[in-house]
Amino acid sequence: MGKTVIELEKVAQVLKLLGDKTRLTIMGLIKDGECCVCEFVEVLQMSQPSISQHLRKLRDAGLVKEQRRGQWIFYSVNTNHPSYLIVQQVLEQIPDQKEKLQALEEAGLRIQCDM
Amino acid sequence: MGKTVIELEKVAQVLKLLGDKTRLTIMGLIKDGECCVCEFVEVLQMSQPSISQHLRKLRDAGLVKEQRRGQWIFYSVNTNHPSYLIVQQVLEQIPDQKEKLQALEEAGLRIQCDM
DNA sequence: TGCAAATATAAGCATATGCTAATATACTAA
DNA sequence: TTAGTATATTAGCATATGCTTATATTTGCA
Repeated sequence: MGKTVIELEKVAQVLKLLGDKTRLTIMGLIKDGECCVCEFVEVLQMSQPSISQHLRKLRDAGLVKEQRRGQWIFYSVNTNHPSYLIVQQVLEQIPDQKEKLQALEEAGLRIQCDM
Repeated sequence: MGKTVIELEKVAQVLKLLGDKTRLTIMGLIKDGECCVCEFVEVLQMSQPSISQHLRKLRDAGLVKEQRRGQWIFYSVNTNHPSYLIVQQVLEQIPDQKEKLQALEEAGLRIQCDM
């Protein structure tokens, strides 16, 4: 697969979105999995509307996908995004967020949905 | 060389700085070289104070180095920055800015300083 | 049907950001 | 020393951003 150069302006837009502690953590949490909104709220200890607004920005830019399953909406990284390579490289550089999800699981707060 | 994981907050700060069209272009222009302020002004077609303010942010964060030579101050990428790897990977993904500098050179506007 | 849980949206507000205009500083050369 | 060039800094202003509070929407379940 050849290297694709992406318009500078598009890259700047993606970096701007990732350049926020909350959104970068969200992306780290779903680096290789998915989470629903209430899990983000629990892990990040932020209000639900605030999380929803960050998710909307990420979704509007196409960086994440959403999928409703029952009463929950699960978010995951959109690996088809033109700038996914950059996203991936960035997420390689930040501390692993898995332990935060494990803590959730141990507290019995991880959402399991089999629908 | 082992992989170093950098604090998420620090990474977010760097991405925020790169998440601006002007600053990203500046970084692209000095990806493998150096430029002085008047060259940025010419290439980006922006006011000198505006460029200076962007350069200050990049310098305050340690992403660029400055070196005075005569009446000019030359800026270059600080390859020793903790997040330099990320910076480098990002700059790989944007269109090459060299041609803009070549155009400057052909117009006789490139600064040559032998001090 | 009716209520509770999960999520989204909108309005309002405080702070951050990026630009311009004006001015200050540093260096060069006559 | 004086003028000119390059750069930095400051103040002011308009817009963008992120949060809170309040409310709407969707789904599950009794």
